[in-house]
Amino acid sequence: MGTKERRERERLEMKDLILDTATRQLEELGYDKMTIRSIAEEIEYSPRTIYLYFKDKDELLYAISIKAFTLFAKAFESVLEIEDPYERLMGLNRAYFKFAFDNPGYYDLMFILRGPMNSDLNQDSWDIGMRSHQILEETVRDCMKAGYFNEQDPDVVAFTLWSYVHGVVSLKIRDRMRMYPEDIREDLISQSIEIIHTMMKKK
Amino acid sequence: MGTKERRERERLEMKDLILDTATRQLEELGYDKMTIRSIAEEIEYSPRTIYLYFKDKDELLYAISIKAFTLFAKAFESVLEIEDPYERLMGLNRAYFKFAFDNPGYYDLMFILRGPMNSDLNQDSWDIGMRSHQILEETVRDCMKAGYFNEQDPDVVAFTLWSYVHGVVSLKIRDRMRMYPEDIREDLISQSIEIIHTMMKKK
DNA sequence: TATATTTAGTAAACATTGTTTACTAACTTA
DNA sequence: TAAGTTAGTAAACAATGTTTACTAAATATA
Repeated sequence: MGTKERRERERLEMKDLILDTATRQLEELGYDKMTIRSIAEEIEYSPRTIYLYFKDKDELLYAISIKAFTLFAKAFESVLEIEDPYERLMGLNRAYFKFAFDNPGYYDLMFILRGPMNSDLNQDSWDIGMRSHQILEETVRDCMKAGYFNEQDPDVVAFTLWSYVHGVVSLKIRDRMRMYPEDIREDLISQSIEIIHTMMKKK
Repeated sequence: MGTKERRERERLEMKDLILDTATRQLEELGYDKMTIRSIAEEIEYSPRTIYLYFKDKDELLYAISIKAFTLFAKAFESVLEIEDPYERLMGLNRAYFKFAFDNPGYYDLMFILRGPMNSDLNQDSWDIGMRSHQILEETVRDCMKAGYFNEQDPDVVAFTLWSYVHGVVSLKIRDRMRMYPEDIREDLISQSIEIIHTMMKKK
């Protein structure tokens, strides 16, 4: 009798339903409006039910951030097939921006919000994220072997690049670009990236 | 009879007391723990009293952010006395970091948090902030006249630099540098700034 | 000066949110 | 079929922003 198996499966399905609903609400309504009650309402269960599957809201957010970092890592991994180190670095750059602008809710959780990522209980997300960070550092190292970034510390260069892209993304996501007319913002970002490319290309 | 004047003065003093208390709590406890009730308790008035001086919590935050942008602008203005454009740009860089790390609560409000800066009611903060932004753009333009950043658009260069420093600051403030051992973080940031300097120095 | 009015202030309550307690009903197992 | 486990709920609690209804003090006015 597979009763136990079926129940286990049903439990996982319910957990997924909650997780998926929460994820979509995070993306569509933003962090503030994704509430336990709004999730419960959408799946047509009482708020209390959610606590039968996740210890508290934080644990739900940990689970979402693990999904987020996993998706992010996948995007980064897929860039690894680019042989040329400089082109690979540009690929990582593109992948980062695409991920951030396609999934601002995820990005918020991963790189901006105070709560979930600052808890020791969310070490898993950090572990997964670390892999992506290593990919960046490796690529920078490879660029260096190919003659770019003359005699800089690769880790410092990697951090510098990360800071820059994170800066652009978070200014955009948090709507701090109002001093630039709406219709030129996208262009401004593209041109800015161009400048960074130009700076880096110099061997 | 200066009754009216005295009452006006008392009213302003009370408003300042609330504002100062809120500001300190923002800086010392952070955004989340700065509550209407905690402010009320500290100044030994009922929570309701705060609403006699500020329409709601947002209006209190607007007032704080105006103070923040004013202080920030002052720091930027004081750099203007540096004649050499490149040195002036470095001065702005230093002033930005110093402001951010000395006043993380202010920085949060100004450049990271969603709420207060995104309201149309806080246009004053944007206006004051704009002045600092212009100083940056001017300085970049002056650097260009002096031969730096060959034929780039100065506004794009300014945005690029801002993105970078904002990236560093917000990764640090929001504790996203855990993958680097605690004791090297400060050094990493210094070295990263060095790299940016090196990149820019190239005429 | 005595009264009317404005103002500062408070207590208590409401709405929203995360969370818990106490209960019910259904399903599983022996 | 009876006992026990599990999924689920309603109601309540605590914290927070906010409002309503009231009090008392200060001020202005007759």
